[in-house]
Amino acid sequence: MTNYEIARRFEAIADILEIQGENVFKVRAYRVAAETIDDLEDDLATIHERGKLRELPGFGEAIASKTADFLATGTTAIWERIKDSVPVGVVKMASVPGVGPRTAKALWEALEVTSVEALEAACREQRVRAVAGFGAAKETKLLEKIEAWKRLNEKMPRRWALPLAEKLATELRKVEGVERVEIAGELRLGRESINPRRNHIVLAEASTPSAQAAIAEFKLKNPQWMETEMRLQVAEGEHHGSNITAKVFTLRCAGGNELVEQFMKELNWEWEAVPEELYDWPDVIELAKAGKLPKLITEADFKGQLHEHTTWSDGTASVREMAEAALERGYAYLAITDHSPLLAIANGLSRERVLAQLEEIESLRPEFAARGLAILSGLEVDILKDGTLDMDDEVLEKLDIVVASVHMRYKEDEAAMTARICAALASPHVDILGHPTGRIMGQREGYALDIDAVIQAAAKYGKALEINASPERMDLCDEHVKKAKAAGVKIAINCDAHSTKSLGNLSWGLCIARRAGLEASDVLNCWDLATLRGWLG
DNA sequence: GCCGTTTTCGGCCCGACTGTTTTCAGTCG
Repeated sequence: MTNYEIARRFEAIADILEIQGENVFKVRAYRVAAETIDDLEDDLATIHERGKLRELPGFGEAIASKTADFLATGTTAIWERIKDSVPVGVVKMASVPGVGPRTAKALWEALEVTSVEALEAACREQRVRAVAGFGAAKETKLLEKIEAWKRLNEKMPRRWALPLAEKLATELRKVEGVERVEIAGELRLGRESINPRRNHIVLAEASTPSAQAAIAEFKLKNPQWMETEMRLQVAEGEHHGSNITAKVFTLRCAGGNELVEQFMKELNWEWEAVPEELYDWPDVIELAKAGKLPKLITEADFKGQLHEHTTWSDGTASVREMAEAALERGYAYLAITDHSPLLAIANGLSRERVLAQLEEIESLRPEFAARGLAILSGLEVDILKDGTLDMDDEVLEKLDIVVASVHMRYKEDEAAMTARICAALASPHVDILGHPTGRIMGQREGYALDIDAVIQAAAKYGKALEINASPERMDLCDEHVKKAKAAGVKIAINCDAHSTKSLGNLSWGLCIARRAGLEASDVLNCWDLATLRGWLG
């Protein structure tokens, strides 16, 4: 089993134990193990061979032994024992934000509902309010939560779809004689979420008849890919030694044959020069003909990252470890922006701890400067209910960079939330608005917000908006970024890394930036250090 | 189930909100 699969399996164990009412700390232990695995740079198999499983954070005797079982046999005793004890649909019910394990278990037992759909029907038929501990108000709320969840899951978030397609691609690459495998369709266009009912093609290319036969056999032997959580299909490409075939498939899948024909007719073969992320632009053909396509930003343009956490708050790596990781990635600068005090659950920094961290950063600076990395001091400061900041001006004044974000009280109405965020942007200390809409892909809609007003405020005060590149956020979306660019607002693309590994999550933000037509000059962290410092003031 | 010990048990990031069981459990960030 892969790291990803084992992590998901530990999460599944946690989900089931939680519904069974198992000790919350035991449940957390499994979740911590899954998080640790997700943060690993190395394969668990390799770590196991070196006998180092026990050294991983959150890996005790039991978790290490279960991990070894998964690696050796693909399963372990506890999984075999509990996997069928709670219906998959009940686990799904518990995962709907606002439902939770207790509610799911209670309603499963009282009403025998075993799917989100059945729960929804029970709410509509007013059967939930009759259950002990529930009432009419709770039933109405529950229905609202389910409806929100359904809206969020009409499309499958990229963060879930891409790993599935990549897994299929990995398996295809192992097929004898296959020369090239490409992920096509909506994923290839960089869309933040995809229609799971549409066919998502993974293209496998092979020139020899025997290899083509092997691909056909793979398809026959692996029907599970074709109709699981999303429809993945394998298409055999003709072998032309170019990427034309892959692009045609990309278009066919996401844009339909009409778009292919239009591209071919209007742009002849020059349409190869059109970046795939721009295929969804209605005026892409006109722009291409006029030679006015943007020179899209690439990963190579990045010179640093500006929103990172460490063990000072809720990160898993120290300032030094994060700086080392940034150097390895070839960055020229890295900003350390831990949480502010009000975010207690994330171990937010009091003013004294901010100053203490600043001392640590200053002590590390000479060594890293000599090696080519500037460490910027900063803070991800919470925007309070009234738009003021969760740290006093005297401290903020000392920092190189301030990211301001909303983490709590996000259920305010649109006018209040817009005023709150615009007030924060007016603060002279704030440089970047972090994850501007607060959405979590597939789980939470963003706060009620007048994004145009926020963009105008950012333009007025000369502040940047963030594309938060963590896969679960992908916040802002491409349409909003396009509007921001049109208004002359600068963008920061930030990994919001809580570990050295998540410093490598840039691609999730990059596809948004490219779909929005951003060029390197639009993005703060593509500037050289001197230019950035000049802008930060 | 993990962890760190005053080394084998007792604590495990915590504060706010919500509905209702009206005194606290469930859920969230």
